Amino acid sequence: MEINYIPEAVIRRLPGYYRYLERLEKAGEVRISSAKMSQDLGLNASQIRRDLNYFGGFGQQGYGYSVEGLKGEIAHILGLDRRYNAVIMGAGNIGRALMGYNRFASMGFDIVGVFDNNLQKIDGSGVQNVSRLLELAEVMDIQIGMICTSPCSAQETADLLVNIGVKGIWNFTSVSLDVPEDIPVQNVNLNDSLFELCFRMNNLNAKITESETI
Amino acid sequence: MEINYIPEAVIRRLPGYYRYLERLEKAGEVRISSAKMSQDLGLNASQIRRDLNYFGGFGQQGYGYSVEGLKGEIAHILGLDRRYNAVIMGAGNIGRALMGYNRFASMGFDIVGVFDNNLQKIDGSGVQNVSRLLELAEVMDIQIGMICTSPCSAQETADLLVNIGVKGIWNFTSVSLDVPEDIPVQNVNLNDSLFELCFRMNNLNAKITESETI
DNA sequence: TAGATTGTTAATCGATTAACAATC
DNA sequence: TAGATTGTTAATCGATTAACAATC
Repeated sequence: MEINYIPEAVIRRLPGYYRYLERLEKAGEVRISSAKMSQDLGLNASQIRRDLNYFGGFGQQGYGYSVEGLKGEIAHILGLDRRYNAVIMGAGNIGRALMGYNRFASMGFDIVGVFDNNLQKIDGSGVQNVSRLLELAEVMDIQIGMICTSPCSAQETADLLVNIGVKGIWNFTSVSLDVPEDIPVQNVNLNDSLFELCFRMNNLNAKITESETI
Repeated sequence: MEINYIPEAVIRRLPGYYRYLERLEKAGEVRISSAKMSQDLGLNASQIRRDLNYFGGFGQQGYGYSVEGLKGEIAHILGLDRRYNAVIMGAGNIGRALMGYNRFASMGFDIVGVFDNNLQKIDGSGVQNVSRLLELAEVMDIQIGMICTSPCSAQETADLLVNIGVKGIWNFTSVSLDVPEDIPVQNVNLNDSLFELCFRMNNLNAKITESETI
């Protein structure tokens, strides 16, 4: 028996590995070494091997990793070898962008409904009144809720999603949501991302500077 | 003289501090202690004080920090005390969502153009042909390029933005852009974010598990 | 002054990397 | 077998936290 904790830093790198392996597979590559991955991804080769070994020994000494095999393993680790039903909450700018994104289905995510509380947005485009979410939830298992509402509706929307039994929340508002701890919330904060860009634009020379020591 | 390197982890927390202080200020709070910030933000109080002290001694012993003063300092650190001209490249789902976001201006970002190479998207909505970017760049200093194109146009769009002299790139494609090292690229990878959510949905009990030691 | 809270040091914790034995 | 490359250990590096002297 040993402790099998996955470091946060490793979790954040997993999608990148997956994306890279998909690209290799499309390019027809059959095998890949940690040294080549290191070059292409800009990560240390030891780190890559160590990351993968948190989940299992997927490689073969003297050979490397099978592209197809490793991609499959990572898909399984991420849970991408199954399908998810998802609802989009809020049909504003972001909600409609997600609605229009036509690659969700091929990645395993079925958008089974888009809801808003603003009657003006409930036109012919398939957006429904939020009050109809309960009906849908009765006939369909909804695993993911994507929150794209205004900040002031974010928490009540999260509560509603928890009530209908979603297993995870993708949160595009900057509100820090209060949900049971067994329901992961993945935050996408575009403002924060833009601010971080600004910081880097303004502090290029600040990595090493002189400063007075009193 | 001392080395004044800002850790990546600190940089990532800065926008969160800023957002928090804005909220406090709106709520009419005048002073704030690291202990209260710790509670509200779920960060260690020592860490908060240490983070802020990379940039200066903004607090006062026995008192704490002035909400207005600290917010101003962080705004300055992030470069939010000035304005930026930005262009949106690509009028697909994400590009149009950014176009419709009406809070950029109040945060200091003026969207001075939206460009696409698909003539169908150049309708009455203000989207221009990408060939007209050069004209605009001649009469206007464009600091930020937001890339929302298809993956296959991402690198050439980045090259174009570098040519017209942008100082930073906000990249919504999953393409790893090759640009001069003095131009920061901030990546927003929504697929990666969704995959990370999936991982957490599927590995809630995996933090500590039994595993065979051979 | 007494109480409160910062700024900063030292200790701890976690993540990265180099090195190499294991092995395909 | 010889060469290549993994899996894993030990060393290093960086980030977090506890503790407390400084000081408002």
